[in-house]
Amino acid sequence: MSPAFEHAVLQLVGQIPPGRVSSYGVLAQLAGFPRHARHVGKLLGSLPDGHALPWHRVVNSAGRLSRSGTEQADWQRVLLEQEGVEFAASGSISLLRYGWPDSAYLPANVR
DNA sequence: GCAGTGACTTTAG
DNA sequence: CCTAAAGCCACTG
Repeated sequence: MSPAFEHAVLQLVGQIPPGRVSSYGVLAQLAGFPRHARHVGKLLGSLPDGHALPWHRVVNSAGRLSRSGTEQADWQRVLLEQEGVEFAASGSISLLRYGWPDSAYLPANVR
């Protein structure tokens, strides 16, 4: 991956406010690399231990956790709940309420 | 170069 | 709400 891609994505992840979430696709889009959603995931997954980025604030376009069933996903859910993010009974997050940036999650007809 | 593999997304049913 | 299928793109063998 180009250094520009990694830098832009990491930069954006660090800007997500506590209690808010963003998605792989949106981050890739904002970073200037549309259609690279999968690479955002790969990048976050390859981050070294002890990094300072709030990787747990990144979920998929459906507002659900990826790799569910893994320890990381469980940890991610705990971290988000501690920041005040509510999970619906179905296990999903309302991107309309917690999505960041706001404009990226408005209904298509309004956006 | 081809095939398999994803922390993905969208559309259709 | 859930599954299936297709499209996506860099990486790996």
